Amino acid sequence: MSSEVRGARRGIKGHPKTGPSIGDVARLAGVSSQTVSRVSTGSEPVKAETRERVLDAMRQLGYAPNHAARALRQGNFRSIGLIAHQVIRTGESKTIEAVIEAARREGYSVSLVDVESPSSSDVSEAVQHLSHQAIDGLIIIRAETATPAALALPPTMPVAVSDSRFIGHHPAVGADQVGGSRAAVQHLLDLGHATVHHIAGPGGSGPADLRATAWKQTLVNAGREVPEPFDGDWSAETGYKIGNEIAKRDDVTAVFAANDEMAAGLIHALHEAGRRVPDDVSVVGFDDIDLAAHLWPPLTTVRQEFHQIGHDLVEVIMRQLGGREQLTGYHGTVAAPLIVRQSTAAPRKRRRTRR
Amino acid sequence: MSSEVRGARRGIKGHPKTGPSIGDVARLAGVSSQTVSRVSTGSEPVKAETRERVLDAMRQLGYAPNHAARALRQGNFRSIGLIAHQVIRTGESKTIEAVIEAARREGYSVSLVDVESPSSSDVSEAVQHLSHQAIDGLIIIRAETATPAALALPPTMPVAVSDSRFIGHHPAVGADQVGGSRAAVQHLLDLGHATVHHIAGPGGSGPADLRATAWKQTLVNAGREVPEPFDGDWSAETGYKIGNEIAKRDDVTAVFAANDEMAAGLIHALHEAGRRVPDDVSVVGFDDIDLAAHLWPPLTTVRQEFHQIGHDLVEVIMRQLGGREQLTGYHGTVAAPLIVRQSTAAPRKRRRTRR
DNA sequence: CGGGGAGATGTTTACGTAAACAGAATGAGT
DNA sequence: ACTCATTCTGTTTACGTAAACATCTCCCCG
Repeated sequence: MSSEVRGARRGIKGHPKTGPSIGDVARLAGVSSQTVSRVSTGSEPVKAETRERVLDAMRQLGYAPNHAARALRQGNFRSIGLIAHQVIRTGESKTIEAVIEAARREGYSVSLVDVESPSSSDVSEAVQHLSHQAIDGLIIIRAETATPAALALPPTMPVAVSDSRFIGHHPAVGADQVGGSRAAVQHLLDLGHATVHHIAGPGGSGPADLRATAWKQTLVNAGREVPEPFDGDWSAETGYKIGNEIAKRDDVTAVFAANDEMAAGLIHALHEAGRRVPDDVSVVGFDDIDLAAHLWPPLTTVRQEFHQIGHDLVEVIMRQLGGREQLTGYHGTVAAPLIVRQSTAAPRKRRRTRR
Repeated sequence: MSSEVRGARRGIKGHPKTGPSIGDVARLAGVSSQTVSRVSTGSEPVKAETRERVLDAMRQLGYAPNHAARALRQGNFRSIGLIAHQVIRTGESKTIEAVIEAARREGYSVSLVDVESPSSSDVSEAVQHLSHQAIDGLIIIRAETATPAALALPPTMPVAVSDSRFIGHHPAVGADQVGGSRAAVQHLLDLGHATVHHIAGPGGSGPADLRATAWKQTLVNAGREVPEPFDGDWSAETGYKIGNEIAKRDDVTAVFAANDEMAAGLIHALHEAGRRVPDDVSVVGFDDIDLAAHLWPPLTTVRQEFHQIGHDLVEVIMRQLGGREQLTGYHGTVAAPLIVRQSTAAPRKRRRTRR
């Protein structure tokens, strides 16, 4: 082989080209590759002068450590997989942001997979896809229709979930959906409304079911009539359509929407129909998205501490990674406080006799 | 060494434990590891019977290919890095969703990094962090204050950017900010407003600057007075605060807000002050977030085709990856149409004599 | 002034995979 | 039957890194 020629040995075999390696740096700096490795990782002491020489060589060659080789050697990727159903929903978005932030603080990056349609097979596929990726742990936000059994992931893979239906199967972190929903409904009852109607999220969704059940239970506990809930799909659009129906009825004085978007759509429809909020109809949402405070009227809603949840999810992963902790049964709950604004008020007129 | 004992050789050296390897599968199936590799990749034909045997062994051992080893061998990661400033902003959120979707279609996953504060060093740090990660390409959405020079990433790294200030330095894809802004302002002028006020995004932000400049230019071209713009930071909160100021003045009849959130905050403040929208003040936003159509009144705004942008960004990366295409000067523009809703109308009374 | 230890550096090896090459088995055509 | 092509499978090797182990160099202290 030629002696001084460096960098010329690229492509002699069928291998795809790669950047300068630790060996190239070593040769240029006149040290062993192990010393370069030591400088690069900072794991062991290197004489200041030597380190400088190595760093110079690195800069000169534009060296960056090969992450694949590192991962192979060390057996981990410093990366967490994240599965979410609809990144766009503000809730997910905030949680994701928190996950990314918390992960970065731990020196981990986040690999994101979105599940287009919330069918069980899609989620399984996403998990398959992701568990074959370079990840050390998996966070699932809203698995929607997927069941724990269908997931079939490597038994050693640390998992954290914010979907309540996975409690008992995987460690979970989630908002206190039930408490928040109960507070919302009770707030409306306390204002003097005879009963509270509900715009539900899509059936099969964990949070949607929890909120609907809590709504119903609160009414039952208070001895109130439980009206037929309206079926929504989380979108403002459904909220608007359902709102058009509600606007025609004068027996509806209070509505608990399963999220803020649907609440916004509802209010839009009510405004259009000339029904006043909250004078004619009180509305409560769920999530407390950023815009909730700036809707008209400002929306009374249940706040989800998405940031906290995201942070906790990462912590759950980290605990499993580090000290082999078994957290299968773990379930962290984050409070979901009711934020009272101006979309709720006492009903103008009591109407005991409906229809 | 013992003969039949498999799986027992874990941990004999200082290596961290890993799952079953291709060799373990090969031993169990009674074939060579290369054949297992062939089954695993599907790259070359394997006799059906042999394949079955291998697949059985894989299932039995719970084998999953080691991504790090693959990446090391093949020189790529099938992964794209993504840097965004605030995941939460609906715009980014939608673009990210599209990027993830498009990347997945190409068999790539997406590694996400959020930049907390939009300072130049933060972005550089994020790039450093990410370019040392396992990625084959880098997409930057809103680098905010970072300059192209400060990025200093590996020269071979394919990059795609949706920030206009990077045009000429890196291939870019972005909405037609100027055209959209011009249409918004012109729409208000055409309705008969003497001039149009502007709530700007944070200084130093590319899109914010573009929108402000286009706003000013349109007014100048029409021979109208250019009022001092209001300084916002994208948040609904600033929109609200600025709105409180605007509500006190009766010379403001039309406002072009640099995004929908600020427009929502503005409208909130106007409502509170008893100023009617659009009767007293017309408002136009930018982005067309999902809620824009359901604000009250439904918001006239400039739509950004975030989904298209995200998709195009991935395409730009792919073209650079595949056929060594040089796209440095590339700049794809996506139309940004004005969506007229009900937050804009002709001014009630012409006031030619201002002040 | 010599022995001992600490600090700094070098050498060897393995991580799991897939490309390149090589060899074996099968079948088709004459 | 015999060659030759085709299909399938096995062997060797390298990817870039870092742990484990082996030296080698100094300096301190008796």
